[in-house]
Amino acid sequence: MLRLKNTLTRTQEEFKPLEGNTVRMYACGPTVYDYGHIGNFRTFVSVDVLRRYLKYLGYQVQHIMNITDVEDKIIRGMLASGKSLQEYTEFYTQEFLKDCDALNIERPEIMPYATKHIPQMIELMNRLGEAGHTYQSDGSLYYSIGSFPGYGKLSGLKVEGNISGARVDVDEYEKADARDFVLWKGPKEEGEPRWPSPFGEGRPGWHLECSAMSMKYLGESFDIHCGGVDLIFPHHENEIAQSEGATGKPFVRFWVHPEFLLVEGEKMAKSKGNYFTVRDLSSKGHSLMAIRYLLLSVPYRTQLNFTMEGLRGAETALDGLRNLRRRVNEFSGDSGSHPRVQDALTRAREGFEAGMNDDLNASNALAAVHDFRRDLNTAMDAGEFGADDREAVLGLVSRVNSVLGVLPDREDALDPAFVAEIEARIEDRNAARRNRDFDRADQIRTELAARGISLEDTSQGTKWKQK
RNA sequence: GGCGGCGUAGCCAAGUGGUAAGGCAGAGGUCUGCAAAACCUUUAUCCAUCGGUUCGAUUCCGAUCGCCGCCUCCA
Repeated sequence: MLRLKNTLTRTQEEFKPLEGNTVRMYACGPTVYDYGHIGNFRTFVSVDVLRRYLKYLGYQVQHIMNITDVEDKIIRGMLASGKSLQEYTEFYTQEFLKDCDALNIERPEIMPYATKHIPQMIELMNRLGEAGHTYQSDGSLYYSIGSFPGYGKLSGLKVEGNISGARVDVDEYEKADARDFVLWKGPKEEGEPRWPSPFGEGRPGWHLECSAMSMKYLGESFDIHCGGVDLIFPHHENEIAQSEGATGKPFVRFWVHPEFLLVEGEKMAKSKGNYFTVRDLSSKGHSLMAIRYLLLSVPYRTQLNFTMEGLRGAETALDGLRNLRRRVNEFSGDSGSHPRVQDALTRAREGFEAGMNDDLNASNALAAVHDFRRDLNTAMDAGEFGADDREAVLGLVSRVNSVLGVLPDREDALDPAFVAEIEARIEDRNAARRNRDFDRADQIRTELAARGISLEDTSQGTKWKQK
């Protein structure tokens, strides 16, 4: 039974879809003006683990993630680059998707673009207007938060009281109340993208797209809405005001907010030089799967302190899991199963699920996985392992990996000529070993290591793998 | 000024009112020609500090110090 913490109620609640067996979830996607950094991807990996675990539990998942392709920073970048809006945003969208693929993040069912949903946004603004939530001023349309009594319920911010000391941005727009937010921005400069609307030419405010697109694809009430903690206020608060203000119905059942990633104990920032992208780390030789492992290894609602030592640790831990799967996969003994293995399987499955069911506590789920690794290696060392165990273990590993996504679906297929060459070298080395010419043997091993091939001499002969 | 979160071994961290998961690193060992892989043993008398509640607190309450976040675009 999955229990999820809900930002709205501040408690952990049992999760069940509102309707049938399908989970309808929306996640705030990227604003495509630059490459994403690993902090961004911690959130996307967390959401990915959630969607994968929902599928593990047998739910159908309808997962929508928007692409914000019009926004102030985008416009600035676009104007500076001399490219069209479409050209500029499509580039970063594709780069974002490459990083997602690199981190084994599954594609959501639908990834709608903001600029393709202007009609839905206009319709939503019309509904909000009819309900008395909007006003026009200086060519823009605003939402009057005073008209929505529930404003502040998600963030817990009291609208009164916290304004005095805060740096309230009066903005370049004319608002009746400093806390009101813009739905539709009238153009300010030449060259800005703009669309016609009943409120004049302009472009959508950031909050509007998520309400319009989530309701288009998921309906007026749906199950889960995800996004980084920094989106709670004002973005998600405003989405609630927009959606519930228009429909009068509860917008979202569960609000799920992954916490920030810190780098060496500090917030990641370009100015501090502690700003990593997926491609930076990958080009320095770090394993992509280890990055994913590290990002998901800590419960999503606690801050994760990213360190290079931690990343190296993730690489080693993951190697151990991968070695186990290889070892089990290569097992070719007699049929049969052993109680020790069956016990380990049960404990592993129960431990993994207990961890995940507890608000996706990946630390505890992974602890069960590592216990399993040790139990299995021990059983195999003791020869208490049969072909039936092999099937059962590979089945569980595959199930668990369908959630974690940290092991490649299968080891990369290598060029047969390359394989033949490696095997010839290994035969040379073994000939040298038989002659007790260990200098020669070690020389070949070193040479292969330099080519990324590591060797293991086992009772069944020499095994090799590519790092 | 208003909110909220966190502070557990060298590092990443889980956790509970009854005495500290897991991973990485370190040390010793088994195995090996040597390695590798794997396994075994070991590594926090103690969970920021100081008080309080309690038979008993790392876990509850209060204070202090430190860190992070939101209140403004932001994963």
